[in-house]
Amino acid sequence: MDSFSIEKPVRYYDQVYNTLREMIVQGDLKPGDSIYEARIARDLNISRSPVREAVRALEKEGLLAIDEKSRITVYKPTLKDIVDIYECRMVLESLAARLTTRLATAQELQNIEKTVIDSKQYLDVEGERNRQALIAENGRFHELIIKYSQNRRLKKQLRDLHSLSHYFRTLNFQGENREWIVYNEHQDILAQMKRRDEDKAAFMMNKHLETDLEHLKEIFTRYTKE
Amino acid sequence: MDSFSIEKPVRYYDQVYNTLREMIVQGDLKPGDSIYEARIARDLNISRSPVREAVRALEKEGLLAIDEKSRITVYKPTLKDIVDIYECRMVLESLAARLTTRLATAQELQNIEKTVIDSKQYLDVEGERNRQALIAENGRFHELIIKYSQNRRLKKQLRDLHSLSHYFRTLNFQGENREWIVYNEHQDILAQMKRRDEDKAAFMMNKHLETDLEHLKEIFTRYTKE
DNA sequence: AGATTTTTAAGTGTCGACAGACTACAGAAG
DNA sequence: CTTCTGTAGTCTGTCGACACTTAAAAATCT
Repeated sequence: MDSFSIEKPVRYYDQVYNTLREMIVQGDLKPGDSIYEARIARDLNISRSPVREAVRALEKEGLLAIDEKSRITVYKPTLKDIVDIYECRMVLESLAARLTTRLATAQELQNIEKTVIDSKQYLDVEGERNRQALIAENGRFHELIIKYSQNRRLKKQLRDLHSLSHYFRTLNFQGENREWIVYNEHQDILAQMKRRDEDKAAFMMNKHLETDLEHLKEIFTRYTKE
Repeated sequence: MDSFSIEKPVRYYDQVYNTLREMIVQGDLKPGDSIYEARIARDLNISRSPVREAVRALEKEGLLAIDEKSRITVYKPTLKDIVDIYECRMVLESLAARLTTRLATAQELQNIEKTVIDSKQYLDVEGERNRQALIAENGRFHELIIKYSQNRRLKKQLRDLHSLSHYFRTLNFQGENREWIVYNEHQDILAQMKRRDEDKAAFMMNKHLETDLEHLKEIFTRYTKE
């Protein structure tokens, strides 16, 4: 009897929200692209009501922008926006590193370590496939640290900030041996967490994101200057 | 010819959003209260569509909670929630203090100073009227610092966090001579900003919010323990 | 009366419709 | 050929309607 479970029908507006969000974060919808709720509703064979609600949520989240004429576009950050976002990320993710250093169990630290170890194997080999895997593994490193911080609000805030800057995460691995730098910094942070030195862990996380930002700035100006 | 200006009609869902938000933050709607979109629509003589959209935005903002049975209630933070929120506020508002110390013009610093000076006059006199004015003035102090930080993302994040903890701002002034403590701390922060010492300014802001939090914790446990 | 079932009222999720705003384009006027 | 104007199509903002769910009230049975 227990094996039966009634599924509540998933609301359309939740599905639309998740779908659109995914499309934006995954890059199927690019920054600046126009969105038409009428069109989306038609494509999905539903009415506009659920779509509108999803759009309102995504706008509040910052992923969609609605101009004064009600035109909807995918959020396209300026360089200043990216700096702003990163400044916030730096302090919040430092906090996450601090809390996790303080609270994480040995097992949890091991889970974090695993992402570092695993990412190592992708470093030596070339190829698009490996690059994607590496990016995913690096993302996981940050995710876990946030997760183990045990601060719900922090998770929410950083989730939003991440999705806002996700577009650039892919760009982040261009140039010199950027992957190695990231790898080393992750290792450093982990080391401090294992030593339970929360001040240092927070500090290194801050620094890590700062170099990230510096690198992004370059990429950005190079990219938009053509 | 220039004196004519066409006003765009304000969208209902914007108005509903603002109205509901204000009602929650001002305390007309208390944490845990139930909300019915149908009822709101009826009261305002509009259809449910704009109300629903406003509700979705407020849910994303965190001011409304929607349970698995679609019942809508005003967000009622637990003690842990408050701690979480304050931990975020501490790092973000420290950042605001830092940026403002770095970037604010002399005039802007003077505007901040004004809130401190003005609040002084409410300290000596008793009475509900003065208490409200004092709370408003103290709020303005924080507002201005955030505003002058010139970081849009930071402003948004803190706006949300403030509204989430607003319910407690009123409680914050109970007990001993709490007002004086706050007043002094504000003065200290301002002093560091005027000296353009951003490290110290950020540090003191952090400390200020920490004592705030400690005090809130007490109040909270006292309040919910009856 | 107390427990159980049935009715009824009220709320949510979704839909299709309609008016008004914008855009793009075709045709008229210079 | 360019510029203005009219018009058709598309999109948004809002509405009222309907099905379904939940919760409360009423009715029924023991």
